[in-house]
Amino acid sequence: AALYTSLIDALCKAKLGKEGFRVFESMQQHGSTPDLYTYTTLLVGLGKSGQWDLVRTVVADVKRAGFTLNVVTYNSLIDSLGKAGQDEAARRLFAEMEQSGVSPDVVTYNSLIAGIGKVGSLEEALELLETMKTRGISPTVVTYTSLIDLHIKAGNIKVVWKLLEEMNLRGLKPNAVTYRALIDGFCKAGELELAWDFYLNMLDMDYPPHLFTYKSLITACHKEGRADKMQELFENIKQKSYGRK
RNA sequence: CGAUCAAACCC
Repeated sequence: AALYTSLIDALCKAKLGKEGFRVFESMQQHGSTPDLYTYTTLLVGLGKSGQWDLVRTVVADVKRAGFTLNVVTYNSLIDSLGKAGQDEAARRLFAEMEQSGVSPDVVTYNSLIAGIGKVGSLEEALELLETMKTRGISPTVVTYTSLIDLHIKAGNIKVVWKLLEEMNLRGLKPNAVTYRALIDGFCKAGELELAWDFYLNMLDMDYPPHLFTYKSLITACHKEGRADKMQELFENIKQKSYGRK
C-alpha cells in the first residue's frame, strides 16, 4: 500500500488528481487494500483539484472501510476547504472532528487560520490564535507568518508589529518565508523603507533572497522613483550570482 | 518508512 500511496501522491502533486484516482481504483482491483495514508493522499489531490463530489465519495468509503479519520486526514480536508474559500464547511468539519474525539493540533489551527483569514475574517483568525494558546497548542512560525501575511495585505500594520513582537517573545525567529511575506507585503503597501529594512535583515540572516523578492522590491522602487535603491539592488543581485559556484 | 499547514510568478 505504501508504494501505491507514493505513486498517487506523485500524480496528485503533478496536478493529475484524476490519474491519482485511477491508480487508486486499480490498486484495489489488484488486491491491494488502501490504508488511511492512501486515502488521505488521495483526498488531498482531489481537494486541490476541486473535485468535491469525489471527496465526499471517498470520505464515505473511508468510513465504510471501517477507518476512523485521524488528525492528518481532518487537517488535510480542512486545509483544502479553506483554500477553496469554503470557510463554513471548514468550520463544520472542525466541529465534527472535535465531536469525534480527534484533538486538533497546530496544523489544524494553522489551516483554519489561513482559510478563515482568506475570506477576510481577520478578527476570527486572531481569535483562533488565542484559542489555540489557551488550549496549550503552541503556535509556530507558520502560524505567525500566516497571520502576518493576512494582516499586512489588509493594511493592518499595527497588528503586524504586534505579531512580530509576540513571535520574538516566544523565541520564534522569522524564517525565509516570513521575510518574503513581509517584504512583498510592505512593497505592495507602498512602504518601501520598511521593506528595505527587512530585506537587509534577511541578508544578514543569510537567507537567500528569492527572485520574486527582488521583483517585488524592484517594482516598488520603480513606483516610488527610487533609482538609487534600484541600483543597489542590482549590485546585490550581481554579487550573488558571481558568488555562486 | 509513504499522507496535512504559511510567502512568492499567473490569476
